Amino acid sequence: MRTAARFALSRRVSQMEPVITRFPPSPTGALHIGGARTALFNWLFARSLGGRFILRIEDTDVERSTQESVTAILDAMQWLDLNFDEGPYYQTSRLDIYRDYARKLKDSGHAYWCECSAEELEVRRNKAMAEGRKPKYDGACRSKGLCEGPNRVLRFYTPQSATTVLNDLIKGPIEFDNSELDDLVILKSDGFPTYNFAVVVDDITMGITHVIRGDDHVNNTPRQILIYRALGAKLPEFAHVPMIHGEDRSPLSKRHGATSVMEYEKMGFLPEALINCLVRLGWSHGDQEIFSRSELIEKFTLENVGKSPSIFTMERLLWLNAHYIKEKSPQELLAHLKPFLARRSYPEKSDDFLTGAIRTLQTRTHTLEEMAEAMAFYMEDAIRFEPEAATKFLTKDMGAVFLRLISELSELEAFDEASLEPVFRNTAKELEVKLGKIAQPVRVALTGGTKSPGLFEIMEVLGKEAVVERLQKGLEFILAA
RNA sequence: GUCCCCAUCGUCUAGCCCGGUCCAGGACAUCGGCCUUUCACGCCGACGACACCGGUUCAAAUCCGGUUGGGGACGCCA
Repeated sequence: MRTAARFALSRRVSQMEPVITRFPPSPTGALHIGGARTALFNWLFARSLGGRFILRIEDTDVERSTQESVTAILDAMQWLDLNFDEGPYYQTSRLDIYRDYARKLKDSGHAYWCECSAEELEVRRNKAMAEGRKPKYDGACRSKGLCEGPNRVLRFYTPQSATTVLNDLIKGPIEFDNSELDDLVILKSDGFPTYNFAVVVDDITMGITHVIRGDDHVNNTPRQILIYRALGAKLPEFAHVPMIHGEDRSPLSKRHGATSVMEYEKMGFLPEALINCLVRLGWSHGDQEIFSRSELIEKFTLENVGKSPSIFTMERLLWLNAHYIKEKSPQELLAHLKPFLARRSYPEKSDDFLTGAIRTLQTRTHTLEEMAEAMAFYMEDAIRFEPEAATKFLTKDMGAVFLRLISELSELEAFDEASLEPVFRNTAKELEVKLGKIAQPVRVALTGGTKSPGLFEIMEVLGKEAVVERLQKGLEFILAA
């Protein structure tokens, strides 16, 4: 549903200073589907308005942050081609900045030191939950006038009266009663900033104009708004995008299968397919399903982002991937396919042979992995017949047909579809069998099975020598039967 | 428990702001048909939804209220 407020806000957007968006993953794992879509929306929004896109690594959780995760995230961003204009910035190298801002807050009377221990707090929280109360900090240290010291945290003085309104670009105005909020920690006892404080400081100092993020952050926003105000800083626009769920409507997680972006690369998906799939989760442009990158940049707007969560399934991704496989040139596909071929340790083949083979499989495969697998009969020198197929089609009465075909084909000059087809038609006519009757046996001899690309296209790719050889092997089977 | 958000075919969604053009459109999936040397592709068709209850109105998928359902948040995680 659209609201007047949304339009008013977004109209204002286009007339303001250049937009700056950011994607701030915490390096505690790979880049997953949900994160990738958030990154994509931020990237798209910035690109569509000629703005800047910043990558910021939120690594203040020293326990869980790893360099491997940073690398994995960077790789995934690169694979999806979500290039950033600044960064990656690391929060751990901006500690002085957070301390400065924390001091400002303390000096202006917006923060106070607290000596309550984590364990103690935990107990109080559980008790509150058990009694059916909202588990917020009780403000025990509010007026103790404590100084900085070991094991002490700095807390933000949250006003307990009035309300805070978040004018969300996607969800419209959302009002929070300040009494629902508590005095959140802004500096941990180890001196590191907490998330809610660090984002605000970063977004202020980096000049972020639009915060586009998952709507699991909606509840954090009023706290952040209060901090902006205490700091006397201008608010950015906020846009909270609905989350992506698994098929059981629970948040996407491991048990729903692949969640990390790079797993999809390994499964044989093209980045443009994933992008196209992700962008349509929560965003649409009329009835259009397929978008090129430039179309996305041209057409993306926050107004067309929906409010309700969506479920990620593979059906659509598979279809999109098949679409892009059909659309790409065999040469382009070959570049993407090579790693998959290598993994199967097929014999070496020329690029010409490979692109010829690819061309015949483009309408028949959904993923690069599938294609690499389907390529087997082209690649392996000795093909093995599927037992059922061989006994059904490589029958005695085919002996004469194979014999004839072998001699005719051996003498053929040009070995392409156009010259191959007449040979088969004539053979069928003269031996008084239907073309359909001889096609399957030949297919079995050539590919080992009963499903394949068109006979003549296969033969053209394989070449005369290989075709005749395979036909001969087929004949041997027939005679032995 | 408290607060916040959301609710159209199985799935992604259009329509909702500005009520009639919607006995709700598209796409994926599924099923059927056509094409055809197999399998695909392509084309054609079928199936299939406004969560529920009230209200406002001549008229509601669209506006209002409630119910139910789902999700999120409540950390010295981000």
